[in-house]
Amino acid sequence: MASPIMAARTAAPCFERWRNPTKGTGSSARLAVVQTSPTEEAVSDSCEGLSEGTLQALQKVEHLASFPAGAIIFMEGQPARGVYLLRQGRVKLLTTNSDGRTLILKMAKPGEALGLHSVITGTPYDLTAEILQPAELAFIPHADFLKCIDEHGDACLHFANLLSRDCQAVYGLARSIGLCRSVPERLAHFLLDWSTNGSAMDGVVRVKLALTHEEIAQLIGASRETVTRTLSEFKRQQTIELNRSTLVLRNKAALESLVAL
Amino acid sequence: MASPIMAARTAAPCFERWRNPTKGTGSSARLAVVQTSPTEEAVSDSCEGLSEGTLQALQKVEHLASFPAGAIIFMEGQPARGVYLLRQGRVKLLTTNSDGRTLILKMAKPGEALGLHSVITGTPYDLTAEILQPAELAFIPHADFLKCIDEHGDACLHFANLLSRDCQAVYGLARSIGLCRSVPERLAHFLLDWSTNGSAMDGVVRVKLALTHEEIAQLIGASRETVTRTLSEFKRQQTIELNRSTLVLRNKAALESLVAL
DNA sequence: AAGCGAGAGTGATCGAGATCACGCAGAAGA
DNA sequence: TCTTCTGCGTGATCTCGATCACTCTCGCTT
Repeated sequence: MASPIMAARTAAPCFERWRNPTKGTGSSARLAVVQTSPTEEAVSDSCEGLSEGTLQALQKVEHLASFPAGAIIFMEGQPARGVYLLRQGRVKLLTTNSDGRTLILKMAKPGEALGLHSVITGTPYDLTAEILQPAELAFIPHADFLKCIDEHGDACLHFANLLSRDCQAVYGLARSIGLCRSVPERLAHFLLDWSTNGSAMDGVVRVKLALTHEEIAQLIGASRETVTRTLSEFKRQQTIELNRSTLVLRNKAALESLVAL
Repeated sequence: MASPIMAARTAAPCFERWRNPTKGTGSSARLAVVQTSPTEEAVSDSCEGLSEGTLQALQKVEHLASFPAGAIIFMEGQPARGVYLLRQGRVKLLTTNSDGRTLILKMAKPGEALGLHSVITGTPYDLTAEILQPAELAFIPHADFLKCIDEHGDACLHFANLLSRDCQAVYGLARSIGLCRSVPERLAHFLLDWSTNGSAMDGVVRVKLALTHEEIAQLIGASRETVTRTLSEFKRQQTIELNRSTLVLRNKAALESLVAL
């Protein structure tokens, strides 16, 4: 089952945070592993273009599981026990430092592989994966995974693609937190980036933003209060609208003009 | 030869910077491509563990070239024409925003592949590669590279490894610029990180630091002046010594205590 | 209905660090 | 030998955003 091993860097305060995850349903959440039989459909879902043989090889070694929101899939510092293929739901990839500050590095979507680079390099996970929206994951143990990509060239290529996209995403993140000096700039950049998942209608983009201000703050490296204030300012300027968890970009151009990337 | 295409994001001031690279030897520098015959030794150098067949396939499609310091290998926004394998020297991977600010994302060492993820995803280069120390590179054109990793499983695996290490490095960078709030903290982290290439003797690490304060500033996301001031402060506290380009970490523990990663 | 807790909104304060504006030294070239 | 240029050292300001300390408003549970 889930390994309880924790790296030295995982200091007490952080651990407390993890024991009581933001929206967690208690400790049982993290252990909720529902075994279901792998279905053909689920696999082809996120592994388009793989050969029959490869798909079957993957199916043989994978374990499907469902997790509720708040569950922790793996934690920074644990030995990389395997790769998790995200089939359904949303997963938050984050890192914390010893005084409890959190940086969210990525919001993973279905089709992505979690822990991939750690498994390939054979080093401990360097991120923590927390379920944001109830998710379905296929777990492939370390050894089986390496054997599989060694034997199946198309699988290797597929994962090289995923890795490449990962790289691009992180470079983008580094650029945005390293080059956008002001919070309004980073926030504008984030909103524009997030809204690419939304629906545009004559210049006005509408998209679901099911995140707390706290989470947005951790995504752009700012404090919760400044996020609140800056969002208010954007609303005041009619640049955005924000009811419940629906975000409307009224004036996309205004946001873009803020970003000097 | 080098494609002159530039993305819209490449605004005038940035371009001016590129036309006059820091330590460049003028515009001719960027065009200095010296064709030499590929040697067996050079290849095995950075591609340990590849099969004979794969090595030969690589040799057939690669073009060796030498570049002087200051030369630009490729620029952010250009279509990804191929992968550059770094054989000798040092390369600076950076990104700039429209008001001229620069962030250095990585200092590449021999054995690394430049432009790898862009070629695999088939998107334009998202970084600029500038020679820091005179370098020798093997260029593999886009199509040849993809064909090669498609046909040779071990090559694919090898590059997946490089990609994974890239990922790790960038996650590390994002963590350090996103989680280390103060400049002293980031600078300490940088010095510790950099010193892993140095020689340690009873607690005192000695390493070459052939970088200007400006470059260090761009590596940790700070201004040149604050880097100067913070380095002075470290010297004053006897934490480090810095003569010419030789860095001596007198008190590694002091630096480590500053970093809350 | 009452209590609770999480998230959001706001004000006041204060310090780190960006920015500007210099002087200075050593290397490179004329 | 005399400029020039690039990189380093420093002082004076001033702004942005972190932090602290609240209140208020929803949903939920009980």
